[in-house]
Amino acid sequence: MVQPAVADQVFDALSNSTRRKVLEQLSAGPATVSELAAPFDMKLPSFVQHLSVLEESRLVKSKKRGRVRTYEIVPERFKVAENWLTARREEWEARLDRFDQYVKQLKEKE
Amino acid sequence: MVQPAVADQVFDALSNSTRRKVLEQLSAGPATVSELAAPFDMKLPSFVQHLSVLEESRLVKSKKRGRVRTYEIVPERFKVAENWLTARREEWEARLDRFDQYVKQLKEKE
DNA sequence: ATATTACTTAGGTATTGACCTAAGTATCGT
DNA sequence: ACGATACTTAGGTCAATACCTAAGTAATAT
Repeated sequence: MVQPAVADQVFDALSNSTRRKVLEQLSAGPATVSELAAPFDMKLPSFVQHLSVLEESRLVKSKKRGRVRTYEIVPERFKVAENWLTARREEWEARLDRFDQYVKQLKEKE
Repeated sequence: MVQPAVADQVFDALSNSTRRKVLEQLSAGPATVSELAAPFDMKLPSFVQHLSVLEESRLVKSKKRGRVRTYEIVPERFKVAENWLTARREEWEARLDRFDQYVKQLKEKE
């Protein structure tokens, strides 16, 4: 079971397209704030807010060395979202299977 | 490839915990507005807004018969989120594999 | 025919989210 | 030492979100 607060944070972080693009970049490997910000037409302080949201959700983590902050993906955290989606799929698939069984039985009775 | 606008809608719909709970209910089978609203301490017009967001994202669809509107899950739409997450996982796993190979090679050179 | 049910519509408020500018700090290169 | 770099902090605006109340419509039950 997923604690609700955690799923809230994770799905909230994923709900913004800028943040998802950052996660796409980071999936290719660690990167600094400037590197991550470069593709976006956005002022740095605005962009950095998105990085904060991502870090608070723990989908990413960062470390500062000198004046450079480097971000990287935290793979485990993605499971919160993956697990939630998988659980839903399993529920409705089980239900649809039961429905198929039911229809099959009806046909056999004819 | 996922069209960005679609992923925006889907992840946005998923970012709210009330809406995720509705999707959990609907995974167990179709339900009416009143049935879906019952567990929530929220006035109906507020709740119905969440249903609209879900329907606009096409994670669910609804049909009105008489005065009763019934909602159900649309399984395909969930793939937008699932695919996005899977794509990320594949990227970073490929990267980590390459890294493992690299480390292995280094050791062999000794 | 009328009351009840099951939403729906039309507003209004308060908080949050996503952006901005301006100015600050701490490191690094020369 | 000192300018450039790489963020960071401290504000401020505007639109969107998440809720609300009050009143409306249309279908069903009595």
